[in-house]
Amino acid sequence: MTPETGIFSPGAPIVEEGQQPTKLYRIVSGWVICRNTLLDGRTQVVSILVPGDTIGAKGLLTGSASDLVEAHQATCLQSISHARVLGLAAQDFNVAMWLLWYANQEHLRSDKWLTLLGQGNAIEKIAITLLDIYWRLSRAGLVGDGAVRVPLTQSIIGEHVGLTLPHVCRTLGILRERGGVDIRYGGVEIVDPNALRASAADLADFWEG
Amino acid sequence: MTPETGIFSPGAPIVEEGQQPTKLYRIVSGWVICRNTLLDGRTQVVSILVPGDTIGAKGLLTGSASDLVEAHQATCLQSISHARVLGLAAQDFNVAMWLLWYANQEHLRSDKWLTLLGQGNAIEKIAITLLDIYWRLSRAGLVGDGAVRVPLTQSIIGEHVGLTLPHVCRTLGILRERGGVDIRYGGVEIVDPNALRASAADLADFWEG
DNA sequence: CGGACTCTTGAGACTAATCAAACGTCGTGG
DNA sequence: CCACGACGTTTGATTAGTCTCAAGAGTCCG
Repeated sequence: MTPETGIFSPGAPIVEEGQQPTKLYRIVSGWVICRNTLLDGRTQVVSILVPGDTIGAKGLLTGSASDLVEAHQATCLQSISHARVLGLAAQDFNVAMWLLWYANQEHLRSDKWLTLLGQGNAIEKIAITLLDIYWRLSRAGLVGDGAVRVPLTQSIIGEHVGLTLPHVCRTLGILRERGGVDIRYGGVEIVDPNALRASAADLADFWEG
Repeated sequence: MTPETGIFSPGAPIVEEGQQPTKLYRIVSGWVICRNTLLDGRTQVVSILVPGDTIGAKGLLTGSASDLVEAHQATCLQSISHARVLGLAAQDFNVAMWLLWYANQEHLRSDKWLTLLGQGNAIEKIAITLLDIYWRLSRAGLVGDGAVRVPLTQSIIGEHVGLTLPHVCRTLGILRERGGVDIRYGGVEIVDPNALRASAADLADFWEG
């Protein structure tokens, strides 16, 4: 594999929009954010990546990156060049199948998000966003006993689910009253996933089912 | 390739939700709709497929279908079993790479839809939905000189973009006033793509860029 | 002709956006 | 140690956009 390792500071771009991507990354530690931006400034956060996730699989064959990928905190990444990945895939069918499997998983995820953005109200959108992150951190073994810190500003959460910052604030206030979260400067703490789940039961069922 | 051919009547299920899918399909003629449904009845139309599109690539390796796929009109499909596709991919690296490329394209599409649903208003959502279909029909060589018939009910359009049926109706009314579309029983006719584009310029730029 | 489905329209309620200001928190430099 | 500035959160008042509920009219098919 001979992967290389690199550190990115908060706010540092990992892949620029429209640029020719040449590497595949795996997050060792830190948080990474993928955005699409419109000419008039509207911004959609397409995905929020946590340790263990892969960056740039989408651009492996398409030749140009569609979104801007940024380190959101100090982030440690392993990288492998596209050429090497494709070489490995050509030699070993299992590698090719892993790539295909991963692409399918990503696609499944996108469809779930479509359903959330299309059908959910503000409370559901934010509750599921936090639950989704909680579940992924959990699978990565990063959830301990206490509250789980999610270092995302309300502005970023809003860009992820298509809500304005003040409305995110008010909605988080409701989720706090219900015991699901605590709100901190620069982030949110998930106190009780069950309380979040209760605020978005039907979508949570769909998410897991 | 030895594909088989089959005809599906309007409303006939092609793949059932949660079922084990065994085949990959290619649409020869007709329209196909993929939906996700929540327990409380809310429904998201995840994608609308036209001739030339592939069905079921997402379930090739994941083992279970995540959405309900239905013929929306009389539809003619070619099918190949998953086993055969994977067999071909194992023999010919190009086949494996085509599958991967296609999965990446689908993923890119999903991300565009995310941006549309997260950032667009009703007019933009519907204008882009119609433009997207127009562009895809165009690429498939199915656009002639006159108006382009899109046989989707307003209800389906609403489920695709997360708007209620009455609001879709009113919004289509605005697009009609602007000369973009004509409204027919059971469908819409795209009269002037440029008028639609003008109603959603920033998102259209993003869509094509 | 009847029935099922689709489109249209209206009034009122509600959700979320907008605009704006104040307040907290943190890092920095005097 | 304090003062400052940048950034993030909170709150309020108002407006815009969309939903809801409901009824009526159009279209197609048997």
